[in-house]
Amino acid sequence: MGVFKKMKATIAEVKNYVGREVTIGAWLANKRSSGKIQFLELRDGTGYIQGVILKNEVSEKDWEEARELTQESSLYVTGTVREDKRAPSGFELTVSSVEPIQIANDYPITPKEHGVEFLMDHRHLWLRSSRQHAILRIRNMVIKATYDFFNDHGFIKVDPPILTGSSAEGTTDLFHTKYFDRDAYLSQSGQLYMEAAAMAFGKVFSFGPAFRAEKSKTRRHLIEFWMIEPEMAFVDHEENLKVQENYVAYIVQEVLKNCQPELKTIGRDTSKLEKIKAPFPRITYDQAIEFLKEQGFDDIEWGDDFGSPHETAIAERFEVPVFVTEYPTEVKAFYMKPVPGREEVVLCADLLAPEGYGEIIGGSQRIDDLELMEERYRQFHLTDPSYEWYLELRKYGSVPHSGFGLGLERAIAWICGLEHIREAIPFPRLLNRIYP
RNA sequence: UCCACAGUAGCUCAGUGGUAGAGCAAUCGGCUGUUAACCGAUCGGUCGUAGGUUCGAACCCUACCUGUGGAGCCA
Repeated sequence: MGVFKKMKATIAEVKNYVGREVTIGAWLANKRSSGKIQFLELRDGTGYIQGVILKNEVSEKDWEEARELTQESSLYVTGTVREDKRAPSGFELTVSSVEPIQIANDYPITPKEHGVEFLMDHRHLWLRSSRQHAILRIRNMVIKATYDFFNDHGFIKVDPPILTGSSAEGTTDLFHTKYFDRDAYLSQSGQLYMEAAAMAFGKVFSFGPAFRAEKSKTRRHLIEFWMIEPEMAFVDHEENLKVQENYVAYIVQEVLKNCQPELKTIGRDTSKLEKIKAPFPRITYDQAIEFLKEQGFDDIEWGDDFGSPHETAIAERFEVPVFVTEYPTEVKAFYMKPVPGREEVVLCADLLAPEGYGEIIGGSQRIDDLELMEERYRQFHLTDPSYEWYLELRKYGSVPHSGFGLGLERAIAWICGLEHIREAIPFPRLLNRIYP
């Protein structure tokens, strides 16, 4: 064995070392054996490769050590890289020696099907499986594309606080905690702080966790999820929609460009993603109500917010995400700017993803008029002094401004075509689940 | 919070009133091209919990617990 020809490599790199001997640190994903030949299915986090070990070409010690390897045992494996048409990746390793690091006993996740509860109880191990691995690599690409997009468009990242003294919107249930001897809450949105940041920096975005103590248990809900919240000074409702559609189209195209192996692993129909290009269609709330009535929904009237079945019916008309704009003022947040001359609706939009994935973005132009904001404070009983600073943003150099929030995991669930949002985050927090 | 469905071997499930089953995993053996390999053998159980009906309950009834996914609410 030529010691100076041997070098460490990852599985992703082996294509550069054809005909050469490399050492790979890996886990044993599966093993098949046949008397005098063993096939070691190896993974190292960068990919999968099959190691082939022949009894009469290695020492008795190496052969026996390979035989003793169990599923998820860790090892250093040394061998010669070889191109092989029979291998899914096109490359195989002819193993010359194995060096077990640790022999795993009774790995719970076997190469057969498992139920949801069992897999969720073993999420810390489930992450190793090829499907979860692929999804979380796509998640990473969406995150990278997000940073790239906003940095390339003149935004700077500003981090809002996670511990807050009060609710941002007052609509959903907050997680309560203590702040020494005072009350505090986990942030459900950084938006109000991002408005302050926009008045300082112009165009800003945040990317961080949000917490909602809602007793929601559906495939679209997480208790803890990650949200991207851009906020832009001197940007109106219409310009806001343009940023949103360009951003969403960009992350989809980046995933298509850089994650083909992962999309193949999870079996995503990429033809549906290839259609995702800006601009996206827009329909007003008024038009949506009319459409729903035509479709036979008699459980909705002008002024009601849409339920899940309504959103699905609207989104199903389109193959790309659709903006639903100008919702009734009554059903939306207090800070949204009314449509001039039509105070009963606001300059807002929800972006509904196709294929039934629901709302992935909510955004609006914000109220910039001090008197109107004071009126809203009275209407919504925002008497808590912890809201005072927000009012001051309208007092000192108020400008038209807009922003939106994108739910990272919902976007990933849609891009990956997942049955359930819980696969879109490494360690999902769900109703009744905070383990592992 | 409400509605629906489910809980039997480590895992996935079958068993609908009469002796607790299969596949996979694990363990042992066989096989030089396997791809969730295959073949043979072995191992494996407080049938979610408590009560009730019955000569007899995994199975029927009641309550509770746990899980699942749908509503509401939201991203």
